[in-house]
Amino acid sequence: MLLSINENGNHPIYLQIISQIKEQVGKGILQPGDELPSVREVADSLGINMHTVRNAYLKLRDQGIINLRLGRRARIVWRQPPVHTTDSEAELKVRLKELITDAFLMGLSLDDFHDLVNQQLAQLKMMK
Amino acid sequence: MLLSINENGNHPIYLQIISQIKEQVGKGILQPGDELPSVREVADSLGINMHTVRNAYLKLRDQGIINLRLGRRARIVWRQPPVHTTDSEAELKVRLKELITDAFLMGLSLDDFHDLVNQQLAQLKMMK
Amino acid sequence: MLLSINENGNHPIYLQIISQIKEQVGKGILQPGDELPSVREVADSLGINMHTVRNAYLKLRDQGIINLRLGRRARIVWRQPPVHTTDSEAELKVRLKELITDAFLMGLSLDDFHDLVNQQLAQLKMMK
Amino acid sequence: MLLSINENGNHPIYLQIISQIKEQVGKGILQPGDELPSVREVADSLGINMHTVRNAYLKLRDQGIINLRLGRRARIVWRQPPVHTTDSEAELKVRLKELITDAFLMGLSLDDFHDLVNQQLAQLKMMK
DNA sequence: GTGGTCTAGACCACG
DNA sequence: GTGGTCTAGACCACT
Repeated sequence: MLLSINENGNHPIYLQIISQIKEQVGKGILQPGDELPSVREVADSLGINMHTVRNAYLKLRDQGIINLRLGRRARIVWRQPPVHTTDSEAELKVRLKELITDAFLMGLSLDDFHDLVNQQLAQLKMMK
Repeated sequence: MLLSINENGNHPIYLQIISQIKEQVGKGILQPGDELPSVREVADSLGINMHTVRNAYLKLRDQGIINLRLGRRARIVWRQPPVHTTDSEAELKVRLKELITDAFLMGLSLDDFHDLVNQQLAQLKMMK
Repeated sequence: MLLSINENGNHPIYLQIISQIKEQVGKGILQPGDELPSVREVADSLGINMHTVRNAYLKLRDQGIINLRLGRRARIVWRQPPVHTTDSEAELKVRLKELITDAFLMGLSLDDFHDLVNQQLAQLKMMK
Repeated sequence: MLLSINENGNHPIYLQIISQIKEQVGKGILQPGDELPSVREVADSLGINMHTVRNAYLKLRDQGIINLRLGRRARIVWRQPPVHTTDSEAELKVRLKELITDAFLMGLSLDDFHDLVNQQLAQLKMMK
């Protein structure tokens, strides 16, 4: 279980933890049933506050990624529920639209952006 | 110049204004040199505070999208492809990676995601 | 008499006019007794407001650079009064200190800065 | 951490804070990683408004000098020589040219100006 | 009438 | 307790 936080940049720490764990689940590095390190362990190893880690774990539970039980370590849930509500899909579209807009305003061409997408997709496929 | 705000969402108002203006610039609805409505006008028409609008305008200026001059209205800047630093490209990649991960965890397949991208790209091309 | 304004950037227009005229006086392009174009002419040629030009001329008069008489064109004063008050020298030092600090924070070395200074000084000497 | 504001001058308070912090970073009094006092602390100690201090901190963040994170104190960024864009160098040259012109119009000679520069440079070198 | 600065006070998100 | 967002109202500098 490898986690790191970027001191520079504006992303809140708890969001960085969330996206890293989600990424590892997406890539298959973390499999259903796998144990996550304890809140305290993560906090110590990253030199951050325990509340911050706990917050991240709570959010992951709310998103149906992990399972939290009192006194036991967090575990990746067995059945990844394909939530896929119309709400979450709409939000995804908004984020994608903003991403594309920003890419264009940065001077990237359509092809540049497509390349970027394929590059990231390839990276994920390889891991699987 | 059309702007709207979504009271329910969690997105701060100033971010909504920013992405809407950026989207219109990206689509070519707003052209270089075009005047934006004054902060007071936007504030009145949306029923929000002047400073909230000003905050959005300030961020747009810092991102090199618009030009703010004391006593004049805000204008879309002339030189379009400005920045494209390695920093901003790295940030773009991170956002894209998170987006793809979230899409997968929602149950979308590779093809589903590709479709979504093409759909959004097509929408932008049509406007141009 | 050549003037131009930089639409991008944050410097107020009247300050741009002031510094350009002062620069031309400093370089000797504008000599004592020389006529300046009328407020209206400058405003028309630059596509800006008359008040803006008038404001610049007033400030130049207050700094003892030009001479304003009702119904007559502005003229460069004959005797450049070497004001050189302790106040203005203190302000100069502050501006210089800030300039050097900014240069350092941008990554320029001591030598880089010295080069920059010599470069600008040489440019002024040549004109004389 | 020592800050002071000059009520009489025309410089906005937030600009005074900015240049003082930048100066201390330049001199090495503030080192990368160092914590800055919270906006509330600075505001209280200077008898000014929180938002004024915040404004200064925001500008410093945008200039890549400090790091702002929700819930944490501001810190001096680690990577020091960051930007140095052609834009910012051009702006530096303009400011230097104006400074030199003003010095000449005040009656300072070339040597006087050179002395002034060396004097300021020496002051900075000594601190390092 | 425009944006720029400052004050003031509130509530929220993060650590 | 920290920074982030929003509201509100005032005065100033610039066009």
